[in-house]
Amino acid sequence: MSGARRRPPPGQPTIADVARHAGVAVSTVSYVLSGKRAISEATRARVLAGIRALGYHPHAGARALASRRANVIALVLPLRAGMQVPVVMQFAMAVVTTARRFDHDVLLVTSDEGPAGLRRVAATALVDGVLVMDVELDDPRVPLLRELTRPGVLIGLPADTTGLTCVDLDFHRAGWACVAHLAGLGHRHVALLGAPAAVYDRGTGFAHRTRAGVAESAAAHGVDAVALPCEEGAVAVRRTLTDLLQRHPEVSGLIVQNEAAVGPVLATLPALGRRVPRDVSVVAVCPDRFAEQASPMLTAVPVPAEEIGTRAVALLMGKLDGEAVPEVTLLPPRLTVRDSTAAPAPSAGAGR
Amino acid sequence: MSGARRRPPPGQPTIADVARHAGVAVSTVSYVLSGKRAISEATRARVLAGIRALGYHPHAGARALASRRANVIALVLPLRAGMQVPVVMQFAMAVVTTARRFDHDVLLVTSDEGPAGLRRVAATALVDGVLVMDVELDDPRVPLLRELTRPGVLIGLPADTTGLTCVDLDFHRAGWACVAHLAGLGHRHVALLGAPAAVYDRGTGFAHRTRAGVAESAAAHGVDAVALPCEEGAVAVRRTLTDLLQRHPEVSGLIVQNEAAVGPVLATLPALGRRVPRDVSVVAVCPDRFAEQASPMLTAVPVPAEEIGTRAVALLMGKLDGEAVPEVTLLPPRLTVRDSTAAPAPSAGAGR
DNA sequence: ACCGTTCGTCGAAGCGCTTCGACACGGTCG
DNA sequence: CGACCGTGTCGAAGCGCTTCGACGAACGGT
Repeated sequence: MSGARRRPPPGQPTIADVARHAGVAVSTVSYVLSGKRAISEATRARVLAGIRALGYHPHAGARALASRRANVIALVLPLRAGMQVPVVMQFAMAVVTTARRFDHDVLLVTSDEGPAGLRRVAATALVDGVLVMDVELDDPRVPLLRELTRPGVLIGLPADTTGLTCVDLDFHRAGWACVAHLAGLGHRHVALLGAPAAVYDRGTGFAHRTRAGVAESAAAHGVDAVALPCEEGAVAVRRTLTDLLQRHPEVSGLIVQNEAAVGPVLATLPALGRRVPRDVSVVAVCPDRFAEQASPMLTAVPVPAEEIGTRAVALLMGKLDGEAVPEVTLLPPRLTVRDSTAAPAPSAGAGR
Repeated sequence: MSGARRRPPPGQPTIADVARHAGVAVSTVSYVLSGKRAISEATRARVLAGIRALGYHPHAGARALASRRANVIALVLPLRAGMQVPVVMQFAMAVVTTARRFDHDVLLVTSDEGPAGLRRVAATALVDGVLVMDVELDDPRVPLLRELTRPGVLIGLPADTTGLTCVDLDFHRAGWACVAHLAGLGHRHVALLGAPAAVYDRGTGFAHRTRAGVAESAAAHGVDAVALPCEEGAVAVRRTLTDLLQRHPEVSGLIVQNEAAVGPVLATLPALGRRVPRDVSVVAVCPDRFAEQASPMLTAVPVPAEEIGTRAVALLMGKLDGEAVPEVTLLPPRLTVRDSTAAPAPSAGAGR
């Protein structure tokens, strides 16, 4: 009876099919694919021909099992209130693109599951390494990351970075640079319009670092600085701004670190009788695209989302290859002057 | 000499470790985990205890290899110019969350690689199924999807849907509803401010369907309608809008289908001497969040990104389980009236 | 003419899991 | 009281790939 065991209808061709087609051993095909051993040009050609003829693609699961490498990395992003969605998206895209260049794919993990999701993908060997975004100063994922056996890279800076690998824009210096620029133009009273309060409250690093940079720079430059959070939405921005200018009419320089607020701020200022940059100078910390699309075009410190994403992946790949990588990589900010900043009008309330 | 073969330091515990710890066969552990065969309560308890004690997590690759199921789906998003980033993000998040509920993970695939990326992840069995976003009327990924052996679901509608599974908001009826609402208020001249020209040019379904719905509804309601694309950025919006109102000063109803333009439109109209909703009524097609944050709050047909994402995943899971699913699922639009629409001022140039 | 290399290839042993068939138990039923 | 059945468990055969050790052939040095 059943001479042949259940012989499944030939689905995808396997490496064995390729080997047969080329008249070589399975291992030879494998070596052609991986290049880990020398193979004669003739054989290689025959194997490659077979691969093409059969439309062969190695089975990812089998490969992962045998090689103990999934060639997949996890991108963990929390998606919390007040996040700057377009920036995050830019990160994500840069990460995927770069990962592909290293022949890796990207698994998207959110933190609904909390840190558990991170643990799961790492423990099941679904991924080889982990990229964590939107890191808070005291992030619950950080200790977990330390105990994991798989390498990880953070985009953002937690309070304690020992034993970790982090990449980010140097927001401290970014804040500093904004104030320095305004101070250089002659402004003596500036304000930082930051992220929504929730972002500060949960201790998100970049917000705090920028604020600190602004404060220190202001002190160093002999400038008055006030900082206040700013919620999303046209209404909220108008309220915040109105309040600010009422309480501090002398403010002539505004630093905006909140993508969602940039547009409304520029729309609201004229309505409040302040022209940009004539009465109020505005400098933003946001992706370049935003700064260029605004009207007037904004003097800004761009957030190089793309470069940060690329660097993060490169660092992770380094760690996967067992290289030693620096604990903290801080990209230097570079301020681009556009049309939204100028010397304060002498008549303005700023005069000493 | 080498009595024991290279015995690797016990990394992650395997199913064999669990079996040993519980004093049962490997297969028994497997059945406890999958529930595919009856296991006595006593044995199940011992196995689960072992799993917990050892901190066991099944190896994803091994599982995928043996079961021919990766428990991963691909989310393919092109990330093209003019895309509405926040909506896309909402989709993505809904997809990930829902997929997790079905015990699946999500692989993020962009289309830098073109359709090739799709083919790769499907052919390598990295994923069991595919979710394709931002579908164009004549999308190169569609034929590929048809020939793939793995099931797929489209978010959006191509020109020919035979043999596919698609989910989307019924943009045709959405456009219709916007005009109907404005017509009902008494407006006789409306304009559709749409997506950037690039979006129409590449034949993105939702843009065309909305435009068609607007046109047909206008005809049916005896209303004049003009439609024009709108680029991103405050400057572009102002230019487009100024042009429009100059050429068609009688327009008293505006339909905006462009997230990026909503803010600038509301900011620009007053500057052009048109108050909302007094002189011009505005109805948007955008996520609810946007409509609510605007000032005034916008009458809008929300894009139910979350529900579409959820539905898409559910459909895909159905297909994976071999169920028959409908070819096209079109969610009915529901227009929410807020503060941006009103009857046209009798004095306005709208008079018949 | 012989030995040591290097090169190219092969066979086989896993990687950790699922699943199929087999089988040892008590019951049930005729 | 034996044939029969359902329940719970086990062993073994893969799933498709990587990698290690072995080995024949070709080659150079002496």
